[in-house]
Amino acid sequence: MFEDLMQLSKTKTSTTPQYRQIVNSIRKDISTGVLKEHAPLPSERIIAERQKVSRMTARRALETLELEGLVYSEKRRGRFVSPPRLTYDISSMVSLAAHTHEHGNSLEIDVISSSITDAAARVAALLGILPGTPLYQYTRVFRSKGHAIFVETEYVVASVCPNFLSHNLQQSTMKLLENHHNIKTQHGDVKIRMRGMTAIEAQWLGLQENHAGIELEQLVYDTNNRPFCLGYQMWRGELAEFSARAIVHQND
Amino acid sequence: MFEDLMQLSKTKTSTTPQYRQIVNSIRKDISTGVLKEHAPLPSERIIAERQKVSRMTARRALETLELEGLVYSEKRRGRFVSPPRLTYDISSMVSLAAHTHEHGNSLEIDVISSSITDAAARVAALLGILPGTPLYQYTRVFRSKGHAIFVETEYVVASVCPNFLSHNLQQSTMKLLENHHNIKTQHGDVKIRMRGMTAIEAQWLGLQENHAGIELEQLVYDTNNRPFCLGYQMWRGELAEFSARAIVHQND
DNA sequence: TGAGTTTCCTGGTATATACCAGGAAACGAG
DNA sequence: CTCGTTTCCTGGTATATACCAGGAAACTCA
Repeated sequence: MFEDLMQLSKTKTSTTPQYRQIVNSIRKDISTGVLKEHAPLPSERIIAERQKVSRMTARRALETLELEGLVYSEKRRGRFVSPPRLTYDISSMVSLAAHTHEHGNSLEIDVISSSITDAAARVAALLGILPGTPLYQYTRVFRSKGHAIFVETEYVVASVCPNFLSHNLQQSTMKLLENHHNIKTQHGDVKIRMRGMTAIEAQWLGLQENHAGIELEQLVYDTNNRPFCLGYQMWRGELAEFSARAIVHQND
Repeated sequence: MFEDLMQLSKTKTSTTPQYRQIVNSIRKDISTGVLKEHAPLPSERIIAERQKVSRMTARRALETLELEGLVYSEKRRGRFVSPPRLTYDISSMVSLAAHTHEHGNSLEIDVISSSITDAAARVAALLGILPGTPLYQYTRVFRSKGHAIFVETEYVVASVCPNFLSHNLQQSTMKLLENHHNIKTQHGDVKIRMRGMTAIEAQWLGLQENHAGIELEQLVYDTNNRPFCLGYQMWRGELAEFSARAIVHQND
Protein backbone atom coordinates (compact mmCIF):
# COMPACT_ATOMS: atom_id res chain seq x y z
CA MET A 1 0.00 0.00 0.00
CA PHE A 2 2.91 2.35 0.64
CA GLU A 3 5.41 0.75 -1.70
CA ASP A 4 6.17 4.08 -3.30
CA LEU A 5 6.85 5.83 -0.03
CA MET A 6 9.81 5.75 2.28
CA GLN A 7 12.36 4.97 -0.36
CA LEU A 8 14.46 7.93 0.61
CA SER A 9 18.20 7.67 0.97
CA LYS A 10 18.61 8.06 4.68
CA THR A 11 22.15 9.38 4.97
CA LYS A 12 23.73 7.41 7.78
CA THR A 13 26.77 9.64 7.88
CA SER A 14 24.73 12.82 8.12
CA THR A 15 24.51 14.62 11.42
CA THR A 16 20.79 15.06 10.90
CA PRO A 17 19.00 12.77 13.37
CA GLN A 18 17.40 9.78 11.75
CA TYR A 19 13.93 10.70 12.94
CA ARG A 20 14.32 14.09 11.31
CA GLN A 21 15.28 12.53 8.01
CA ILE A 22 12.08 10.52 8.18
CA VAL A 23 10.16 13.69 9.01
CA ASN A 24 11.64 15.46 6.02
CA SER A 25 10.82 12.62 3.69
CA ILE A 26 7.20 12.44 4.78
CA ARG A 27 6.89 16.19 4.73
CA LYS A 28 8.02 16.11 1.14
CA ASP A 29 5.49 13.42 0.28
CA ILE A 30 2.78 15.63 1.73
CA SER A 31 3.86 18.81 -0.02
CA THR A 32 4.23 17.08 -3.37
CA GLY A 33 0.85 15.45 -3.10
CA VAL A 34 2.04 11.86 -2.93
CA LEU A 35 0.12 11.81 0.32
CA LYS A 36 -3.16 13.69 0.00
CA GLU A 37 -5.31 15.21 2.71
CA HIS A 38 -6.81 12.72 5.15
CA ALA A 39 -4.71 9.95 3.61
CA PRO A 40 -3.44 7.47 6.20
CA LEU A 41 0.27 7.54 6.91
CA PRO A 42 2.24 4.35 7.23
CA SER A 43 2.03 3.00 10.76
CA GLU A 44 4.82 3.25 13.31
CA ARG A 45 5.72 -0.39 12.80
CA ILE A 46 5.74 -0.14 9.03
CA ILE A 47 8.01 2.89 9.06
CA ALA A 48 10.32 1.23 11.57
CA GLU A 49 10.61 -1.81 9.36
CA ARG A 50 11.02 0.08 6.07
CA GLN A 51 13.50 2.58 7.47
CA LYS A 52 15.29 0.03 9.62
CA VAL A 53 14.86 2.04 12.78
CA SER A 54 13.26 1.14 16.07
CA ARG A 55 9.57 1.72 16.49
CA MET A 56 10.23 4.45 19.04
CA THR A 57 12.25 6.38 16.49
CA ALA A 58 9.50 6.06 13.90
CA ARG A 59 7.06 7.18 16.54
CA ARG A 60 9.14 10.24 17.31
CA ALA A 61 9.14 11.18 13.65
CA LEU A 62 5.36 10.94 13.46
CA GLU A 63 4.91 12.89 16.68
CA THR A 64 7.12 15.62 15.26
CA LEU A 65 4.88 15.85 12.21
CA GLU A 66 1.91 16.17 14.52
CA LEU A 67 3.62 19.02 16.33
CA GLU A 68 4.21 20.72 13.03
CA GLY A 69 0.54 20.38 12.22
CA LEU A 70 1.05 18.41 9.04
CA VAL A 71 -0.42 15.27 10.51
CA TYR A 72 -3.16 14.44 12.97
CA SER A 73 -3.88 11.25 14.78
CA GLU A 74 -7.12 9.60 15.74
CA LYS A 75 -6.95 7.47 18.81
CA ARG A 76 -5.80 3.97 17.93
CA ARG A 77 -6.90 4.36 14.33
CA GLY A 78 -3.75 5.79 12.86
CA ARG A 79 -2.29 9.03 11.61
CA PHE A 80 -3.54 11.07 8.69
CA VAL A 81 -2.51 14.01 6.58
CA SER A 82 -3.98 17.29 7.80
CA PRO A 83 -6.21 19.17 5.34
CA PRO A 84 -5.65 22.88 4.63
CA ARG A 85 -6.49 25.32 7.37
CA LEU A 86 -9.94 26.85 7.69
CA THR A 87 -9.85 30.62 8.10
CA TYR A 88 -12.19 32.17 10.61
CA ASP A 89 -12.73 35.89 10.32
CA ILE A 90 -13.14 37.29 13.81
CA SER A 91 -13.76 40.83 12.58
CA SER A 92 -17.07 39.90 11.03
CA MET A 93 -18.90 37.97 13.66
CA VAL A 94 -21.33 36.56 11.16
CA SER A 95 -22.07 32.92 11.48
CA LEU A 96 -19.11 30.79 10.59
CA ALA A 97 -21.57 28.34 9.10
CA ALA A 98 -22.90 30.99 6.73
CA HIS A 99 -19.43 32.20 5.91
CA THR A 100 -18.00 28.86 4.96
CA HIS A 101 -21.13 28.03 3.04
CA GLU A 102 -20.38 30.90 0.69
CA HIS A 103 -16.95 29.48 0.12
CA GLY A 104 -18.21 26.06 -0.78
CA ASN A 105 -17.33 24.31 2.45
CA SER A 106 -20.46 23.38 4.28
CA LEU A 107 -20.22 22.95 8.01
CA GLU A 108 -22.14 20.31 9.89
CA ILE A 109 -23.13 20.98 13.49
CA ASP A 110 -23.63 18.30 16.13
CA VAL A 111 -25.28 19.35 19.34
CA ILE A 112 -23.53 17.35 22.08
CA SER A 113 -25.54 18.66 25.01
CA SER A 114 -27.82 21.50 25.99
CA SER A 115 -29.29 22.44 29.32
CA ILE A 116 -30.19 25.25 31.65
CA THR A 117 -27.80 25.79 34.54
CA ASP A 118 -26.77 28.29 37.18
CA ALA A 119 -23.90 30.60 36.37
CA ALA A 120 -20.58 29.57 37.87
CA ALA A 121 -18.48 32.32 39.44
CA ARG A 122 -16.08 32.82 36.55
CA VAL A 123 -18.79 32.81 33.89
CA ALA A 124 -20.93 35.17 35.94
CA ALA A 125 -18.05 37.60 36.35
CA LEU A 126 -17.49 37.81 32.61
CA LEU A 127 -21.18 38.18 31.81
CA GLY A 128 -21.62 40.80 34.51
CA ILE A 129 -24.33 38.85 36.31
CA LEU A 130 -24.67 37.34 39.75
CA PRO A 131 -23.42 33.82 40.32
CA GLY A 132 -26.36 31.45 40.22
CA THR A 133 -28.25 33.38 37.54
CA PRO A 134 -29.93 30.95 35.11
CA LEU A 135 -28.03 30.35 31.89
CA TYR A 136 -28.60 28.28 28.81
CA GLN A 137 -25.54 26.17 28.17
CA TYR A 138 -24.87 24.03 25.14
CA THR A 139 -21.97 22.33 23.45
CA ARG A 140 -21.67 21.82 19.71
CA VAL A 141 -19.12 20.14 17.48
CA PHE A 142 -18.50 21.69 14.07
CA ARG A 143 -17.43 19.44 11.21
CA SER A 144 -16.46 19.86 7.62
CA LYS A 145 -16.94 16.85 5.37
CA GLY A 146 -17.32 14.69 8.42
CA HIS A 147 -14.07 15.85 10.01
CA ALA A 148 -14.33 17.66 13.32
CA ILE A 149 -12.85 21.16 13.28
CA PHE A 150 -13.71 22.63 16.63
CA VAL A 151 -16.01 22.28 19.59
CA GLU A 152 -17.87 25.17 21.15
CA THR A 153 -19.53 25.66 24.49
CA GLU A 154 -21.73 28.73 24.89
CA TYR A 155 -23.52 30.30 27.81
CA VAL A 156 -26.50 32.57 27.14
CA VAL A 157 -28.25 34.60 29.80
CA ALA A 158 -31.59 32.86 30.11
CA SER A 159 -33.71 35.88 30.95
CA VAL A 160 -33.16 37.48 27.56
CA CYS A 161 -34.41 34.54 25.51
CA PRO A 162 -37.10 32.36 27.05
CA ASN A 163 -37.44 28.88 25.56
CA PHE A 164 -34.09 29.22 23.89
CA LEU A 165 -33.45 25.49 23.91
CA SER A 166 -36.62 24.77 21.98
CA HIS A 167 -34.93 26.12 18.87
CA ASN A 168 -32.79 24.11 16.56
CA LEU A 169 -29.24 24.79 17.69
CA GLN A 170 -27.75 23.65 14.40
CA GLN A 171 -27.44 27.23 13.24
CA SER A 172 -25.74 30.46 14.15
CA THR A 173 -26.58 31.56 17.65
CA MET A 174 -26.34 35.25 16.81
CA LYS A 175 -28.82 34.89 13.96
CA LEU A 176 -31.14 32.77 16.07
CA LEU A 177 -31.18 35.38 18.83
CA GLU A 178 -31.71 38.16 16.34
CA ASN A 179 -34.53 36.44 14.50
CA HIS A 180 -36.42 35.01 17.46
CA HIS A 181 -35.55 37.15 20.45
CA ASN A 182 -34.81 40.51 18.88
CA ILE A 183 -31.33 40.64 20.37
CA LYS A 184 -28.89 42.35 18.06
CA THR A 185 -25.20 41.81 18.49
CA GLN A 186 -23.22 45.02 18.79
CA HIS A 187 -19.72 43.73 19.23
CA GLY A 188 -17.68 40.89 20.64
CA ASP A 189 -14.50 40.75 22.66
CA VAL A 190 -12.35 37.90 21.51
CA LYS A 191 -9.33 36.25 23.07
CA ILE A 192 -7.16 33.70 21.35
CA ARG A 193 -4.68 31.42 23.02
CA MET A 194 -2.98 28.10 22.44
CA ARG A 195 -3.29 25.19 24.81
CA GLY A 196 -3.45 21.43 24.97
CA MET A 197 -6.88 19.84 24.87
CA THR A 198 -8.51 18.37 27.92
CA ALA A 199 -9.57 14.73 27.85
CA ILE A 200 -13.18 15.61 27.16
CA GLU A 201 -12.39 18.09 24.37
CA ALA A 202 -10.14 15.56 22.69
CA GLN A 203 -12.88 12.98 22.95
CA TRP A 204 -15.44 15.29 21.35
CA LEU A 205 -13.11 15.86 18.45
CA GLY A 206 -11.97 12.26 18.20
CA LEU A 207 -8.37 13.13 18.96
CA GLN A 208 -5.93 12.10 21.60
CA GLU A 209 -5.56 13.93 24.86
CA ASN A 210 -3.27 16.98 24.77
CA HIS A 211 -3.70 17.51 21.06
CA ALA A 212 -2.53 21.08 20.54
CA GLY A 213 -5.42 23.44 20.06
CA ILE A 214 -6.38 27.06 19.89
CA GLU A 215 -8.98 28.36 22.25
CA LEU A 216 -11.14 31.26 21.19
CA GLU A 217 -13.05 33.02 23.94
CA GLN A 218 -15.91 35.25 22.78
CA LEU A 219 -17.86 37.64 24.95
CA VAL A 220 -20.75 39.01 22.92
CA TYR A 221 -22.51 42.33 23.68
CA ASP A 222 -25.95 43.47 22.57
CA THR A 223 -26.81 46.95 21.29
CA ASN A 224 -27.27 48.09 24.88
CA ASN A 225 -23.60 47.27 25.40
CA ARG A 226 -24.49 44.50 27.77
CA PRO A 227 -22.84 41.08 27.50
CA PHE A 228 -25.37 38.34 26.90
CA CYS A 229 -23.38 35.42 25.53
CA LEU A 230 -20.06 33.82 26.43
CA GLY A 231 -18.54 31.22 24.18
CA TYR A 232 -15.47 29.04 24.21
CA GLN A 233 -14.33 27.44 20.98
CA MET A 234 -11.59 24.85 20.99
CA TRP A 235 -10.09 24.48 17.52
CA ARG A 236 -7.79 21.79 16.30
CA GLY A 237 -4.62 23.87 16.16
CA GLU A 238 -3.39 22.50 12.87
CA LEU A 239 -6.67 23.37 11.15
CA ALA A 240 -7.29 26.85 12.48
CA GLU A 241 -6.38 30.21 11.06
CA PHE A 242 -7.89 33.43 12.33
CA SER A 243 -8.04 36.69 10.48
CA ALA A 244 -8.88 40.13 11.78
CA ARG A 245 -8.64 43.73 10.70
CA ALA A 246 -7.22 46.31 13.06
CA ILE A 247 -8.24 49.91 12.39
CA VAL A 248 -5.81 52.61 13.46
CA HIS A 249 -6.77 55.83 11.66
CA GLN A 250 -10.11 56.62 10.10
CA ASN A 251 -9.60 57.74 6.53
CA ASP A 252 -12.12 60.50 5.78
CA MET B 1 16.93 20.94 46.14
CA PHE B 2 13.63 19.32 45.28
CA GLU B 3 13.17 17.35 48.48
CA ASP B 4 9.70 18.74 48.97
CA LEU B 5 8.51 17.82 45.52
CA MET B 6 7.45 14.56 44.01
CA GLN B 7 6.25 13.02 47.23
CA LEU B 8 2.90 12.15 45.72
CA SER B 9 1.28 8.80 46.25
CA LYS B 10 1.45 7.35 42.80
CA THR B 11 -1.42 4.87 42.79
CA LYS B 12 -0.05 1.75 41.21
CA THR B 13 -3.46 0.15 40.93
CA SER B 14 -5.01 3.14 39.21
CA THR B 15 -5.74 2.98 35.50
CA THR B 16 -4.26 6.45 35.09
CA PRO B 17 -0.93 6.07 33.29
CA GLN B 18 2.06 6.66 35.50
CA TYR B 19 3.35 9.53 33.41
CA ARG B 20 0.00 11.27 33.80
CA GLN B 21 0.14 10.93 37.55
CA ILE B 22 3.49 12.65 37.45
CA VAL B 23 2.03 15.33 35.21
CA ASN B 24 -0.82 15.92 37.62
CA SER B 25 1.50 16.18 40.58
CA ILE B 26 3.76 18.71 38.91
CA ARG B 27 0.77 20.64 37.59
CA LYS B 28 -0.47 20.91 41.14
CA ASP B 29 2.92 22.14 42.34
CA ILE B 30 2.79 24.84 39.70
CA SER B 31 -0.78 25.95 40.41
CA THR B 32 -0.21 26.05 44.15
CA GLY B 33 2.95 28.05 43.76
CA VAL B 34 5.36 25.44 45.12
CA LEU B 35 7.05 25.90 41.76
CA LYS B 36 7.12 29.53 40.74
CA GLU B 37 7.52 31.06 37.29
CA HIS B 38 10.86 30.36 35.63
CA ALA B 39 11.77 27.95 38.42
CA PRO B 40 13.68 24.92 37.18
CA LEU B 41 11.84 21.61 37.26
CA PRO B 42 13.55 18.47 38.47
CA SER B 43 15.48 16.82 35.66
CA GLU B 44 14.33 13.72 33.82
CA ARG B 45 16.80 11.57 35.74
CA ILE B 46 15.80 12.99 39.10
CA ILE B 47 12.12 12.42 38.47
CA ALA B 48 12.80 8.90 37.22
CA GLU B 49 14.71 8.09 40.37
CA ARG B 50 12.28 9.74 42.78
CA GLN B 51 9.21 8.28 41.15
CA LYS B 52 10.82 4.95 40.45
CA VAL B 53 10.01 5.04 36.75
CA SER B 54 12.27 4.85 33.72
CA ARG B 55 13.78 8.01 32.39
CA MET B 56 11.66 7.78 29.25
CA THR B 57 8.51 7.82 31.32
CA ALA B 58 9.68 10.86 33.25
CA ARG B 59 10.55 12.45 29.94
CA ARG B 60 7.07 11.78 28.60
CA ALA B 61 5.57 13.49 31.62
CA LEU B 62 7.70 16.57 31.10
CA GLU B 63 6.95 16.68 27.39
CA THR B 64 3.25 16.53 28.18
CA LEU B 65 3.61 19.54 30.45
CA GLU B 66 5.37 21.35 27.63
CA LEU B 67 2.46 20.53 25.31
CA GLU B 68 0.09 21.95 27.87
CA GLY B 69 2.10 25.12 27.97
CA LEU B 70 2.82 24.96 31.68
CA VAL B 71 6.49 24.29 31.12
CA TYR B 72 9.10 25.33 28.61
CA SER B 73 12.50 23.91 27.94
CA GLU B 74 15.75 25.54 26.98
CA LYS B 75 18.04 23.38 24.96
CA ARG B 76 20.16 21.23 27.22
CA ARG B 77 19.68 23.59 30.14
CA GLY B 78 16.59 22.12 31.63
CA ARG B 79 12.89 22.75 31.93
CA PHE B 80 11.25 25.70 33.64
CA VAL B 81 7.84 26.86 34.75
CA SER B 82 6.13 29.07 32.18
CA PRO B 83 5.23 32.59 33.31
CA PRO B 84 1.71 34.00 32.80
CA ARG B 85 0.68 34.82 29.26
CA LEU B 86 1.27 38.22 27.75
CA THR B 87 -1.81 39.64 26.06
CA TYR B 88 -1.39 41.38 22.73
CA ASP B 89 -4.26 43.54 21.59
CA ILE B 90 -4.51 43.27 17.83
CA SER B 91 -7.35 45.77 17.58
CA SER B 92 -5.15 48.63 18.65
CA MET B 93 -2.06 48.37 16.53
CA VAL B 94 -0.10 50.62 18.80
CA SER B 95 3.35 49.53 19.67
CA LEU B 96 3.39 46.48 21.84
CA ALA B 97 6.38 47.99 23.56
CA ALA B 98 4.40 51.10 24.51
CA HIS B 99 1.41 49.04 25.52
CA THR B 100 3.26 46.74 27.86
CA HIS B 101 5.17 49.66 29.27
CA GLU B 102 1.92 51.14 30.53
CA HIS B 103 1.18 47.86 32.24
CA GLY B 104 4.50 47.74 34.00
CA ASN B 105 6.15 45.08 31.90
CA SER B 106 8.95 46.62 29.94
CA LEU B 107 9.95 44.94 26.71
CA GLU B 108 13.53 44.70 25.53
CA ILE B 109 14.19 44.56 21.81
CA ASP B 110 17.21 42.85 20.24
CA VAL B 111 17.85 43.55 16.58
CA ILE B 112 19.15 40.29 15.15
CA SER B 113 19.70 41.47 11.61
CA SER B 114 18.73 44.25 9.25
CA SER B 115 19.40 44.70 5.57
CA ILE B 116 18.01 45.83 2.26
CA THR B 117 16.90 43.06 -0.07
CA ASP B 118 14.83 42.36 -3.16
CA ALA B 119 11.25 41.28 -2.64
CA ALA B 120 10.66 37.55 -2.94
CA ALA B 121 7.62 36.46 -4.93
CA ARG B 122 5.37 35.71 -1.98
CA VAL B 123 6.25 38.88 -0.11
CA ALA B 124 5.83 40.95 -3.25
CA ALA B 125 2.39 39.50 -3.89
CA LEU B 126 1.17 40.45 -0.42
CA LEU B 127 2.63 43.95 -0.59
CA GLY B 128 1.23 44.49 -4.08
CA ILE B 129 4.63 45.25 -5.59
CA LEU B 130 6.75 43.65 -8.27
CA PRO B 131 9.15 40.87 -7.28
CA GLY B 132 12.63 42.33 -6.96
CA THR B 133 11.47 45.68 -5.59
CA PRO B 134 13.86 46.88 -2.86
CA LEU B 135 12.73 46.18 0.69
CA TYR B 136 14.10 46.83 4.11
CA GLN B 137 14.13 43.63 6.08
CA TYR B 138 14.94 43.21 9.75
CA THR B 139 14.48 40.68 12.48
CA ARG B 140 14.00 41.52 16.12
CA VAL B 141 13.61 39.47 19.28
CA PHE B 142 11.32 40.82 21.97
CA ARG B 143 12.05 39.95 25.59
CA SER B 144 10.44 40.61 28.92
CA LYS B 145 12.74 40.50 31.94
CA GLY B 146 15.35 38.77 29.82
CA HIS B 147 13.02 36.03 28.64
CA ALA B 148 12.32 35.88 24.93
CA ILE B 149 8.64 36.20 24.05
CA PHE B 150 8.52 36.37 20.27
CA VAL B 151 10.64 37.07 17.23
CA GLU B 152 9.51 39.32 14.42
CA THR B 153 10.65 39.73 10.84
CA GLU B 154 9.34 42.74 8.96
CA TYR B 155 9.56 43.88 5.36
CA VAL B 156 9.10 47.56 4.57
CA VAL B 157 8.87 48.95 1.05
CA ALA B 158 12.13 50.86 0.70
CA SER B 159 10.89 53.63 -1.58
CA VAL B 160 8.59 55.07 1.09
CA CYS B 161 11.26 55.53 3.73
CA PRO B 162 14.80 56.28 2.57
CA ASN B 163 17.56 55.56 5.06
CA PHE B 164 15.19 53.54 7.16
CA LEU B 165 17.95 51.38 8.58
CA SER B 166 19.82 54.38 9.95
CA HIS B 167 17.18 54.66 12.65
CA ASN B 168 17.28 52.82 15.93
CA LEU B 169 15.09 49.80 15.38
CA GLN B 170 14.58 49.21 19.09
CA GLN B 171 11.22 50.94 18.96
CA SER B 172 7.81 50.60 17.36
CA THR B 173 8.06 50.54 13.58
CA MET B 174 4.72 52.24 13.09
CA LYS B 175 5.72 55.13 15.33
CA LEU B 176 9.11 55.39 13.69
CA LEU B 177 7.55 55.60 10.23
CA GLU B 178 5.00 58.12 11.42
CA ASN B 179 7.55 60.37 13.10
CA HIS B 180 10.31 60.26 10.53
CA HIS B 181 8.70 59.44 7.21
CA ASN B 182 5.19 60.82 7.63
CA ILE B 183 3.58 57.47 6.93
CA LYS B 184 0.43 57.01 8.94
CA THR B 185 -0.97 53.56 9.47
CA GLN B 186 -4.58 53.22 8.46
CA HIS B 187 -5.28 49.60 9.25
CA GLY B 188 -3.71 46.19 9.40
CA ASP B 189 -4.84 42.78 8.23
CA VAL B 190 -3.83 40.16 10.72
CA LYS B 191 -3.73 36.40 10.49
CA ILE B 192 -3.09 34.10 13.42
CA ARG B 193 -2.14 30.47 13.19
CA MET B 194 -0.40 27.82 15.23
CA ARG B 195 2.64 25.97 14.01
CA GLY B 196 5.88 24.41 15.14
CA MET B 197 8.96 26.59 15.09
CA THR B 198 11.64 26.23 12.51
CA ALA B 199 15.20 25.56 13.62
CA ILE B 200 16.21 29.18 13.23
CA GLU B 201 13.18 30.58 15.04
CA ALA B 202 13.77 28.19 17.93
CA GLN B 203 17.39 29.26 18.04
CA TRP B 204 16.47 32.94 18.16
CA LEU B 205 14.20 32.28 21.10
CA GLY B 206 16.56 29.84 22.82
CA LEU B 207 14.10 26.99 22.55
CA GLN B 208 14.21 23.58 21.01
CA GLU B 209 13.16 22.94 17.45
CA ASN B 210 9.43 22.40 16.94
CA HIS B 211 8.47 24.28 20.05
CA ALA B 212 4.78 25.05 19.51
CA GLY B 213 4.24 28.65 18.54
CA ILE B 214 1.70 31.08 17.23
CA GLU B 215 2.47 32.97 14.09
CA LEU B 216 0.97 36.39 13.60
CA GLU B 217 1.07 37.77 10.08
CA GLN B 218 0.46 41.50 9.75
CA LEU B 219 -0.04 43.39 6.54
CA VAL B 220 -0.08 47.11 7.33
CA TYR B 221 -1.74 49.73 5.11
CA ASP B 222 -1.11 53.47 5.01
CA THR B 223 -3.81 56.15 4.79
CA ASN B 224 -3.79 55.76 1.00
CA ASN B 225 -4.92 52.18 1.57
CA ARG B 226 -1.67 50.88 0.20
CA PRO B 227 0.23 48.11 1.98
CA PHE B 228 3.71 49.23 2.98
CA CYS B 229 4.80 46.79 5.67
CA LEU B 230 4.56 43.04 6.09
CA GLY B 231 5.47 41.43 9.38
CA TYR B 232 5.67 37.93 10.76
CA GLN B 233 5.76 37.44 14.48
CA MET B 234 6.48 34.03 15.96
CA TRP B 235 5.29 33.86 19.55
CA ARG B 236 6.07 31.22 22.10
CA GLY B 237 2.69 29.54 22.13
CA GLU B 238 2.51 29.08 25.87
CA LEU B 239 3.14 32.78 26.46
CA ALA B 240 0.86 34.36 23.91
CA GLU B 241 -2.70 35.55 24.19
CA PHE B 242 -4.32 37.77 21.60
CA SER B 243 -7.33 39.95 22.11
CA ALA B 244 -9.48 41.70 19.54
CA ARG B 245 -12.81 43.45 19.30
CA ALA B 246 -15.21 42.58 16.52
CA ILE B 247 -17.77 45.23 15.64
CA VAL B 248 -21.06 44.02 14.22
CA HIS B 249 -23.59 46.83 14.52
CA GLN B 250 -22.80 50.50 15.00
CA ASN B 251 -24.73 51.84 17.94
CA ASP B 252 -25.86 55.37 17.07
C1' DT C 1 42.89 37.24 40.40
C1' DG C 2 41.78 35.52 36.08
C1' DA C 3 41.79 32.61 32.06
C1' DG C 4 41.65 28.01 30.43
C1' DT C 5 40.49 23.19 31.23
C1' DT C 6 38.03 19.55 33.25
C1' DT C 7 34.11 17.44 35.11
C1' DC C 8 29.31 16.95 35.94
C1' DC C 9 24.72 17.39 34.64
C1' DT C 10 21.32 18.49 31.26
C1' DG C 11 18.45 16.99 27.52
C1' DG C 12 18.73 14.56 22.62
C1' DT C 13 18.91 10.45 20.09
C1' DA C 14 18.48 5.64 19.56
C1' DT C 15 17.56 0.48 20.27
C1' DA C 16 14.97 -3.67 21.54
C1' DT C 17 11.44 -5.36 23.98
C1' DA C 18 6.90 -6.15 26.26
C1' DC C 19 2.14 -5.97 27.08
C1' DC C 20 -2.46 -3.50 26.75
C1' DA C 21 -6.80 -1.52 24.73
C1' DG C 22 -9.56 -0.39 21.22
C1' DG C 23 -10.91 0.10 16.13
C1' DA C 24 -11.84 -2.42 12.12
C1' DA C 25 -12.12 -5.86 9.02
C1' DA C 26 -12.52 -10.71 8.17
C1' DC C 27 -14.93 -14.64 9.22
C1' DG C 28 -18.43 -17.69 10.45
C1' DA C 29 -22.91 -19.30 12.00
C1' DG C 30 -27.74 -18.81 11.88
C1' DC D 1 -27.74 -11.69 4.09
C1' DT D 2 -26.98 -10.25 8.69
C1' DC D 3 -25.37 -10.27 13.25
C1' DG D 4 -21.90 -11.62 16.46
C1' DT D 5 -17.21 -13.32 17.26
C1' DT D 6 -12.50 -13.61 16.35
C1' DT D 7 -8.31 -11.97 14.72
C1' DC D 8 -5.17 -8.48 13.21
C1' DC D 9 -3.42 -4.04 13.35
C1' DT D 10 -3.25 0.42 15.38
C1' DG D 11 -1.27 3.46 18.76
C1' DG D 12 -0.42 3.87 24.15
C1' DT D 13 2.40 2.82 27.94
C1' DA D 14 6.50 1.28 30.02
C1' DT D 15 11.40 -0.48 30.98
C1' DA D 16 16.46 -0.59 30.77
C1' DT D 17 20.19 0.77 28.43
C1' DA D 18 23.65 3.38 25.71
C1' DC D 19 26.12 7.10 23.90
C1' DC D 20 26.42 12.10 22.38
C1' DA D 21 26.63 17.26 22.64
C1' DG D 22 26.43 21.27 24.91
C1' DG D 23 25.75 24.41 29.13
C1' DA D 24 27.60 25.53 33.46
C1' DA D 25 30.12 25.35 37.35
C1' DA D 26 34.20 23.89 39.59
C1' DC D 27 38.84 23.51 39.55
C1' DT D 28 43.61 24.55 38.44
C1' DC D 29 47.51 26.74 36.98
C1' DA D 30 49.83 30.93 35.78
